[in-house]
Amino acid sequence: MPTPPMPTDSELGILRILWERGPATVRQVYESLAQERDLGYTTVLKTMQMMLDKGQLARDDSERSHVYRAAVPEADTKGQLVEAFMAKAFSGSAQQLVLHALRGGRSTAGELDAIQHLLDEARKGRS
Amino acid sequence: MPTPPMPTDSELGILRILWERGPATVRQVYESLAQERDLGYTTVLKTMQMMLDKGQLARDDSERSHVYRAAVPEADTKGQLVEAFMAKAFSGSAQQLVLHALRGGRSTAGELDAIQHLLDEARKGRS
DNA sequence: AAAATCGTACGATCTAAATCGTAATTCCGG
DNA sequence: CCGGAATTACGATTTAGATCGTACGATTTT
Repeated sequence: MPTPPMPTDSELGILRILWERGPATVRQVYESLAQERDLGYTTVLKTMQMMLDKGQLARDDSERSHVYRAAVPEADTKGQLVEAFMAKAFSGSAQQLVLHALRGGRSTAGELDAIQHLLDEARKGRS
Repeated sequence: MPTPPMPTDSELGILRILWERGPATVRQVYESLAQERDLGYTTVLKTMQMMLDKGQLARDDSERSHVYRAAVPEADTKGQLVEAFMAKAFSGSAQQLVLHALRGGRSTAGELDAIQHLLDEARKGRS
């Protein structure tokens, strides 16, 4: 199977749930999503089935309620997403992206420290 | 006029050009975009006209070739875009976003320094 | 065992986005 | 001044994404 396509927005909503809580049934994903926005059970089911076809999800159907999980490593997908978004909105500049991410001002002190750590790591990686 | 809607992907392509080179005619935008991907002149024209209607662009039509510019401050739009993307893909975590932006490994040393500076600024802003 | 519930499968529809074709208009070179 | 080139305006089409309804089998409940 070749690399699955980039997730669309509603596919991303499903992946986000699966990333957060690990493998889950359609109903579990549905109940998480339904708290955020208004949508039907079969909508989620159908979307997850399509994602299975496309190779974005894998599932265990040994039980009656099939259990789905992301078929691609979370970091890979997130990396691809950032890459594409950075290109689209910031002409590919990581610096610009970070600038506007921090400008939001919603970061806590702890989060800033964590980012500092990431930055140090990135520096090490380069030298 | 209320706040214009978030730009779609192809609208964003047009904004990116206008952000980079300032106010421009349809032809100028078209020629920039056509280098990246294959699309028709009237496609760009139509899109820019719709963006005008929506209040995303403004134009000077005192000359025959109308000159368009972004009607919303670049930083505002970029901030909104990051906010939305961060929510969609990273459950709103700036830290996660930066993590994956740096993981790409395409950042130069100078860029990392610039990001360091941004981080210092963000710290100041908080204290 | 009948009824109600739960799950999957899948076709159908609705909408927004993206794209282009054509007509009408204006400008310019010869 | 006339014919071609450039530009705007706008309707129409195509496609992808998102959503739901219905059918139907499996399981559970009473």
